[in-house]
Amino acid sequence: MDQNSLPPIQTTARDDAVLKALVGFVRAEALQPGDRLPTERILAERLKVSRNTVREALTRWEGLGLVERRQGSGTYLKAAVSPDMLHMPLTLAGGNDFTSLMHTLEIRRALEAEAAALCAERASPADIAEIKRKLDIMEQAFRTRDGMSSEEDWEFHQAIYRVSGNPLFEQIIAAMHELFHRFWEHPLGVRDFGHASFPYHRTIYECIAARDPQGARAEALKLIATVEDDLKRGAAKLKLSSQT
Amino acid sequence: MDQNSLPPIQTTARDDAVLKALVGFVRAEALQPGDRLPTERILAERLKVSRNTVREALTRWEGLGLVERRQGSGTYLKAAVSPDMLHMPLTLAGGNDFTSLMHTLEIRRALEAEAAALCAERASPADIAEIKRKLDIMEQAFRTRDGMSSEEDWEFHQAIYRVSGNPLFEQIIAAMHELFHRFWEHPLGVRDFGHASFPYHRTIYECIAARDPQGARAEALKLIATVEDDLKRGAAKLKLSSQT
DNA sequence: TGCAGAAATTGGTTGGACCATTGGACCACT
DNA sequence: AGTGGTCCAATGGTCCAACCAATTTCTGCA
Repeated sequence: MDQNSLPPIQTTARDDAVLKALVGFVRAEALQPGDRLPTERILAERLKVSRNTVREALTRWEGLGLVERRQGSGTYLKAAVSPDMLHMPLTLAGGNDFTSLMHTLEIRRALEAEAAALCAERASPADIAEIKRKLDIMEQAFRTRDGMSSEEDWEFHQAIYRVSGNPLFEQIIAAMHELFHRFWEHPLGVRDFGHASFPYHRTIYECIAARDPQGARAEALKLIATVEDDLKRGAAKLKLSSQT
Repeated sequence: MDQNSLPPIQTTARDDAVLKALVGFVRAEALQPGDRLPTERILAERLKVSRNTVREALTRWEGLGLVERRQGSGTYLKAAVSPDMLHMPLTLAGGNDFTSLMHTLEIRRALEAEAAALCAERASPADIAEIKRKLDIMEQAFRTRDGMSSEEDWEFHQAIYRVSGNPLFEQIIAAMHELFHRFWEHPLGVRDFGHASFPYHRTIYECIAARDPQGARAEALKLIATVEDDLKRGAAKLKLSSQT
């Protein structure tokens, strides 16, 4: 390890300075997600700050999901870091599960439609082939496992976001996706949740392949609409069962 | 073997327990945003944990924007807290180039349109009056200060997001707004940046007041389009000037 | 009464200590 | 060779007792 890439801290605002130095260190060492950071004791010594200060800084990063600490093992990078990162903790408070789920879907409806349209505008032949490949995998998984294809389904969508050329789509929708699935432990009693959305994956693909942005947007909206319908059905069923 | 049948066991979670207790305290005391929390020393004593542990917990909340610490003064609540809060840290890799700015606008285009449509669907008469008020303030500021009304402009939009009933709109668009404005100090040489968007604020309001979701969506799209045009003009001018 | 300075309060930092967990080294036994 | 057991150093988690720096509150003099 290059010890010169961790110079001592100078001014006030200690823990922020620690994080800034750590960003520089990660870049200098070209650390990838999964790599281990220096131990807290070493960081404290190199940066000439107390170990507690290092810990406060790492606690911040841990809260942002940038880093994972494992006692007895070390602190590991969980995501790529860069000097000009913007951290925006989304807070979804109050309300019942149904309301929160609908909120994530409203965001997805807006972004899925836009991403699909941009994808249809910008997709190269190679991009279209890649999306087709993901679609085939997903349809195959759907048939063999009788509707349980959430993983392959998600990869199909991710391919579209990537081809849209705007990395923000994937990041934000991924956040919505994760937010959605945190409520998802109890599928609201709807066994065939998501079945209705199946055919629209192919129609979205066809619109993209045909370079038809408006069509892709419309099909994406239909897809989200089916999920919203499933959700409403589940909520109605839940309300019914809770009244007994 | 079903790997999910052996989840990792939970061993220690001191600071999480502190936050849980703090949520209960805030509820029991009915603390509102702006109120002061007990001092770290008192919390440490009451909860029978070290002050360091309390600090780590508060650092987490500070990172989530739930709390603000002021040295010498105290720790203050910044947002409402509830036991069923869900946090999703969103870290966006920023860029200061033209492409990154366009990316933030693509997201805004999708979300502004959806938020305006939802707002038109759901706005109560009181909501409409509030939006009108913000519009008047903004138009007044625009005329008296000759186009410099970014602050009031932003408040007008925020009112729309709030009325949409989905807090995620405001949070995500705020992130895009900040990402955009981080590089807007020099508006790419376009002096009247944003002027063209002015009339659409009123047309959006009129569609909302008329409960016309599709109209509101269309007007919001036009508004973003003018900003995109301004950006493209600025980029072209910049490219021209850098070639001299 | 008004206000400057002292004193108390509070978050920020330090250094040192000990605990709990982890992971590797080593070893005995099969 | 493989399995399980024991030991040990490394590492994050917690605790303590100070002191520092910013802020607020109180006090006493003009």
